[in-house]
Amino acid sequence: MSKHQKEMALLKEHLGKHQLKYTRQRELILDAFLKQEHITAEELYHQLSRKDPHLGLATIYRTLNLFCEAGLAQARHFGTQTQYDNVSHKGHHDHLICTECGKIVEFENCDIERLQEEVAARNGFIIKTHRLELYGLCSRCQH
Amino acid sequence: MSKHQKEMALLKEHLGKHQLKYTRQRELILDAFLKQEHITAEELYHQLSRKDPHLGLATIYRTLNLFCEAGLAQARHFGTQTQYDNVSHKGHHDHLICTECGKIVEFENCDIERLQEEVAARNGFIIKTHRLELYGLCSRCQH
DNA sequence: CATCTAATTGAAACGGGTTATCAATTTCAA
DNA sequence: TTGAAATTGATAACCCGTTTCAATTAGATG
Ligand SMILES: [Mn+2]
Ligand SMILES: [Mn+2]
Ligand SMILES: [Zn+2]
Ligand SMILES: [Zn+2]
Repeated sequence: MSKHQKEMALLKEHLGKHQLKYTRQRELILDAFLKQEHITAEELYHQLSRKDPHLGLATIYRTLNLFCEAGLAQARHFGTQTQYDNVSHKGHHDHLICTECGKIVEFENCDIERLQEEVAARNGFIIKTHRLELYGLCSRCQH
Repeated sequence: MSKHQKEMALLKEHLGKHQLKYTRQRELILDAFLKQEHITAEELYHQLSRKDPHLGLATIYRTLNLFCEAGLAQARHFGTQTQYDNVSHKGHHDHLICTECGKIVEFENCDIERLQEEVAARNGFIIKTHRLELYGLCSRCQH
């Protein structure tokens, strides 16, 4: 049995519901995507160019967007670059980002989430989504 | 005496330190910019096109960047658009944004800030900056 | 298995928002 | 007043994706 059994099932379910097809490229991109927690389209393109030199960058973007619609991925805009977050095995979380080495740490903090709701309520807002990103230096980059 | 006395002084101080010049365009853009809390480059361009039809969009962008360097403004990337925040009279704050009507509410919450520091410390990070944006519906847009 | 149609692909053109280039103009110190 | 350096507006270039389109492929059907 291959790894990524669950994710592949999720993807195929989405494909079935929308009359979409399971292609060689989508399989290739899914395998590579699931090997990491966060990756950019460019980086995935470079990784896959070795295995299939004819794969187009547009196909990477289209497929990552497909993964987002299927609930496998989420696009995260950190600083200037867009990272695709491999989310099928995670709940909601926010990020710590090292501006020196690019290290990304995920965290969940219910106290912060609760305070956000309080702030919103106090101002008459109903929150649909939020962004919380902490930028700084990881322990290795502080020296 | 004109309004914006303090901001003009701040700008002139920055100009002096960097061998930059006080031009008619910079005065015009400063006056318009200080009349609002948040504004996009495009909107400022439209507002000023009436007063001076020859003013170029590039000059707006250059001048807003100058204001950021002088500490008068801060670029904020909300959703897809960039708002320039008139910050000379404000301390640090985060934002609530209505995705329906574009309303922006500023807030400060020390409890959230403290929890952010705790999260960072627990992961060995030192925070340099952060982004916290709450997107949702304002009270008027909930119906 | 052969056929057929709709989905998919790769290459290249296009898009929005911002920055770089450059000749002409303006500021301001001497 | 003069002159060097900064600034301006018009326009091209840029970056990061998305769209277009003709050729290919998936996969349902007979
Ligand atoms: Mn993540
Ligand atoms: Mn603000
Ligand atoms: Zn680091
Ligand atoms: Zn609203």
